[in-house]
Amino acid sequence: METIAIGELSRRTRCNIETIRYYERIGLLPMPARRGRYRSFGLADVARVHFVRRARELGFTLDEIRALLGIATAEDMACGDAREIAASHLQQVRARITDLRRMERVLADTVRACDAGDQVGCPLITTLSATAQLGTI
Amino acid sequence: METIAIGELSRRTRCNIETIRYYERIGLLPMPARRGRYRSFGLADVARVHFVRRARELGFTLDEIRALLGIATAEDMACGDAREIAASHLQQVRARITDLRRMERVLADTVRACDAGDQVGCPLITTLSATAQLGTI
DNA sequence: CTACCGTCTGTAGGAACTACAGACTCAACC
DNA sequence: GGTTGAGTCTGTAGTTCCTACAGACGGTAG
Repeated sequence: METIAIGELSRRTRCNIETIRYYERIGLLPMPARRGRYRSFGLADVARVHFVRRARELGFTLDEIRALLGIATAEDMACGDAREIAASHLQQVRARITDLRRMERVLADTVRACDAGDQVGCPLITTLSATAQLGTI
Repeated sequence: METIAIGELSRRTRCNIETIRYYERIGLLPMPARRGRYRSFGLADVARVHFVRRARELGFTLDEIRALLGIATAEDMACGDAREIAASHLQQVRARITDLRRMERVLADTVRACDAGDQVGCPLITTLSATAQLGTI
């Protein structure tokens, strides 16, 4: 079977070499075989790194990914558990979007005020100096 | 004029004591006067910490806030510069929202597939194992 | 006098990488 | 055979924005 070096794994997965070694260090990837001093990877490693990177793109934390990997490779794949992780993560993503939309509104209003230029003083500085808490806006 | 201790400053600004000291350490807050060994703050410090916290709530980085503080306290307040910082930050916020919405869509679809339960295997694991990059979805 | 709270300094940790330094290995080329 | 160059190795330190101690000191109330 084909074995590849870390550089090739990095190229195929678009994952930084240092990041791959980091994933190994924290136990997300199994310790690979060695050819001499060099790490020697197989196709399963390519798939696993792809999996991790895709999950990261979806914003899963490394701890969540660790759990997902456990589920993915378990004999009796606990799909319900995976659903739970995804659903809880989805909630967090939605909360974050709500946050960011609030920020966006305030920022956009402020920049608009800047462009209108009919205020005394700088609208942004005024916003940041205002007594009102953002939470109450 | 009134002077307050760090605990009172923390209470008034809802900013952690340790965080206040941290802001001082990195130069976001001026080194305060001391009464004996204890820091002694004035109303300007209250306003400044409020400013920083509000800017953080809007997602500005501490470096951006440093610049904004410079502008806010300059003689000839460079409002245009502040507008630039805000506009550029607004762009980043919007980009982040776009990212998160993509994540949300994939996650929501996957959880829905889980609930439908008409797939072979776990939809989440399948999604993460798929060859397609998220960027291409 | 002794509790007790507040404050002090300095350092370490967390998340998820990234970026070196300095040493080694391996294949190719002359 | 020598040497270049690319790849890899380990180990450590930096990034951002805090947060959490440990261990010592200050000021006040009972």
